Amino acid sequence: MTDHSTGEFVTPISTAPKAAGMFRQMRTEVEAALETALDGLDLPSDDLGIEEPPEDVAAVLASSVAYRLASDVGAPPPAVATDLADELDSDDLEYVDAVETQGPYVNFLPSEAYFAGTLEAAQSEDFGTLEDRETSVVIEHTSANPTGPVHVGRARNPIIGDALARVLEYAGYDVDPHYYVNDAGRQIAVFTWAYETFDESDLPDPERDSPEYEMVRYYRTGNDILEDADPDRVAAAEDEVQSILEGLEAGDEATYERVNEVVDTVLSGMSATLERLPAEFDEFVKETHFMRDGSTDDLVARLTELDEAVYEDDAWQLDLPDFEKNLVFLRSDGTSLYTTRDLAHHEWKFANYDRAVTVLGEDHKLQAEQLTATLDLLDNDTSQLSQVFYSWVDLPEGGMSTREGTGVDLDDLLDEAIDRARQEVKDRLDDRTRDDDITDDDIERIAHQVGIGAVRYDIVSKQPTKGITFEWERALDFEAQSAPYVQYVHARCCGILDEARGSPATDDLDVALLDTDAERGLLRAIARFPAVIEQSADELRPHVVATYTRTLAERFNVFYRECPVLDADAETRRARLALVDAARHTVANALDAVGVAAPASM
RNA sequence: GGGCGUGUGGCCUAGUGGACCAGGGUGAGGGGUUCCUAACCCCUAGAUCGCGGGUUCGAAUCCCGCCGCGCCCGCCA
Repeated sequence: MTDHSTGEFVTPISTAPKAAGMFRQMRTEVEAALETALDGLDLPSDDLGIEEPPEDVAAVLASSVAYRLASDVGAPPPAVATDLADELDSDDLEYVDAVETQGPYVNFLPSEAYFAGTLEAAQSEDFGTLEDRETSVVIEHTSANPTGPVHVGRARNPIIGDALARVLEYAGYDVDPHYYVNDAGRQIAVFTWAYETFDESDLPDPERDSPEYEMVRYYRTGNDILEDADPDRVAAAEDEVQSILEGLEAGDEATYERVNEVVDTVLSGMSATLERLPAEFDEFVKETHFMRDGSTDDLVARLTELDEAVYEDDAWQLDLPDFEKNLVFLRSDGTSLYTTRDLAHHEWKFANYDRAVTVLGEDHKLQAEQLTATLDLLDNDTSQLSQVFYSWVDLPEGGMSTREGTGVDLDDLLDEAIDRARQEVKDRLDDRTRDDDITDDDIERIAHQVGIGAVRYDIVSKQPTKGITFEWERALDFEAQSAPYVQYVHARCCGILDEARGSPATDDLDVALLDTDAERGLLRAIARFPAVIEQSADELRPHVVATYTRTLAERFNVFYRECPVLDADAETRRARLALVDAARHTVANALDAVGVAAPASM
């Protein structure tokens, strides 16, 4: 669902089953009870002031509504809170044990049913998966021009995009990740010309034995020529580039085949790199598709009919009301532009999906706003479209560029991450207290999970709008707030459960056995997980899940220190094993939601 | 010049109106393993939340102005 005033996803009133979380159920219950109580006192109930109290408060939920009501009622906030608490009857509430006041706050304390329900729900492998929203979402991300190796400067896009796709999937959406391939722009025409013009023997050796590294040599050489060569040579090259662009526009099959060979070759190498993250796509949608099927022509025809359409300097443009610059949609030579084709692309998305989400670099912001405004003029429901922007990863010395060959290749970063993780595993082998067998295969597996996980986590855990300056040491720090910290918790859970194989079943438990602060704290963290998924999906902010994994891991580590599992008496042991299993599912799924592997051992 | 974004201890970061005069991490100093993996845990020191006004019972959070940094303002993508 979408709030049409903000364009943001909003959640329908919950009718959630237990698997979707006690926290959400309790919140729904508290909201309803508060509303009834306020109505009963003849007070406005439009703002319930529900919030999560700080850590040292026993309540799971609280309301600060008494502050706002104080002037209406003519009494100080604590007195209003007391009246409200008297009006609320916790006997009617399943997940609320008691309603208490603390100064101006009305606090809702969790019941045994809350903890029992959490323990039971998190036994399920799919804990955190929300109810099906029966809504299809196309998430477009990465969409980097197929001109060369994927570098770290654009690595934020596949990592955020893939995490977002995963979070939306958990949140009950039917998600298709797409990569939109620019195979019709000027850069690709230049590339095609360069590929057909230069002889491989004149090019430097490729940095890697992979198609995109081999191909980018042509692209870079071509751009060098266009910048520096003598005017006659440049003019001849420009003629060829122009004829390729016009051939594509005219739907010429031979031109399309020539371009396609370059595009598909480079793309195959790029997608192999992206799969390492992993970031995978249901579809690679090509720009030329929307030229070949006539939809771009159709769109141009409709654009020229708009009141905002103007024909200036031999080019068709749109005088958009809220923008300083006109949007040119047809060049004076009759060819279309990126945005023109992207408009057709978006109408295609609208026709095939309920929602569209695009992950874009901040440099595309103006273009994206003009795109939305234009789609609106063409009578599309643009509330279906959400855009998530991120800022570039720069090097200390500046930005990264494929054309100029400046920057760190993502392949190199991942290789280095794996190498360092492997070294770390080996270094730790000697002082291992656990007497399990670590094979060479295990070392390799752990090195990959930890190395790549650390890179992903470092990026996904930060707000996308904040700038990042890439530094090797920081990106590959396994000690800091990082993937390994959370992954280690998963490995610990697996270690305990592994030792306990063959123990009595963990169903039909009395949650009262788990009554220490450490156990309750862990259960409370677990209970929130589905609500975290929901919030992350509603706000399209995967980093909130990453932040959550850290809190969850901290709670587990407290439990791990305070509460022996295997050596506890039989009933406590059984209950704690259930809790460890619940924690394992929660950590595993939370990591999965941001695309970080959960190692069974480390 | 205009628009958008961003500014939180030395460094990185959470929190974007309410119990937080700010929570983590890292770096610095100290401590913990006969016990389920120490990639862990605990303690100490370190912050006028860029600066100045304003709104509010209440501001890191909202508004206005200023400053630094990033991005954009192409018949490129």
